[in-house]
Amino acid sequence: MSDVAEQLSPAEMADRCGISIDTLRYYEREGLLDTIERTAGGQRRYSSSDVAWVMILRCLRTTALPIREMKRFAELVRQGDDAIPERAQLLREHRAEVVDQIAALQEALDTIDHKIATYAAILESTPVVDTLSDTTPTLGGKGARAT
Amino acid sequence: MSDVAEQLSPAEMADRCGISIDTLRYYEREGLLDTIERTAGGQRRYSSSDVAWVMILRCLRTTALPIREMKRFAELVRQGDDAIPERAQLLREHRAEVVDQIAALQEALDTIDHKIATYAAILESTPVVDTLSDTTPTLGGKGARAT
DNA sequence: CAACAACCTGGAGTGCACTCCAGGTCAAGC
DNA sequence: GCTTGACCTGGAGTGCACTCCAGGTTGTTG
Repeated sequence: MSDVAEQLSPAEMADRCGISIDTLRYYEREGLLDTIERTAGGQRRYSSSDVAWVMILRCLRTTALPIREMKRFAELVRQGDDAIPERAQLLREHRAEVVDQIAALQEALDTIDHKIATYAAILESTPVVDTLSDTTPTLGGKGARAT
Repeated sequence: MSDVAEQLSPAEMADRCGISIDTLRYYEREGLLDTIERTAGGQRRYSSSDVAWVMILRCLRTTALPIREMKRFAELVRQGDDAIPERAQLLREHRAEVVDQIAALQEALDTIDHKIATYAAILESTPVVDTLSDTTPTLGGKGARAT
């Protein structure tokens, strides 16, 4: 009884996770990954549960959780199921930050869209002519030009 | 005929824009801000159009446009209305990236929510007991524990 | 079993976006 | 007019998250 499930070389792992080999080693050094299996010769062999875990890390990094916090999360995981309440707490706090990030981006997107629309309007109203100008009245500036 | 509109000191400007004085000076050095008015003694006085412009910069930074790109945008603004098509183009490209960012965050948020829900389920099903464990079947790992 | 790619380690280097500092100048209130 | 806090400049320093390197070992392929 064996068939020890898929073992991935560093290159395969990197490829599978969309993360560089160097970053993988860096995460390991930082204590974000638990001890990775090795071949007799000392080369790493990643398991599919390693893949799953790195995917979680990637999700957290995508959402700008600092490495320091990910380390804390990793430690809580190492502590086993007793630490689940703390892990849940950490994720709930982070979740709130992600929601804020999305809101901030959405707001910025609206601003950008507005600006694009303004440019479009200018380009439409003065297709060839180049004498007229300006978009926002940039209150205060006198030599106001479109930004 | 004057009433030269509001002039802000560096501290007021920083406060108004939600950006530090140092960052404001840094942006100026980097060519993101056009020459700022000065008092006879050489101290900066920001106009409300400076505020408007810095708000745009802030919006772009919020959405992770690199300083280098903001510099390019600032240059296009300096070139006047002839450069509006290029400015619009730059913004459209950036807009697409912002949309991608939002999508990525949204996806990550779903993952986080899923994880939180899993933890909640564990905590609910085993309120005091600590013998049962695990969440995801972490395929492959044998000593699988909840992550 | 030779050759060559992939991997190993510890440590140094990079790029980005600020942020801070020293040593001096300016300006507003008393 | 003097004090005190805000401001000036050029340049150095910081924190973060990687990323690269040298010099050596492993593992696979013909």
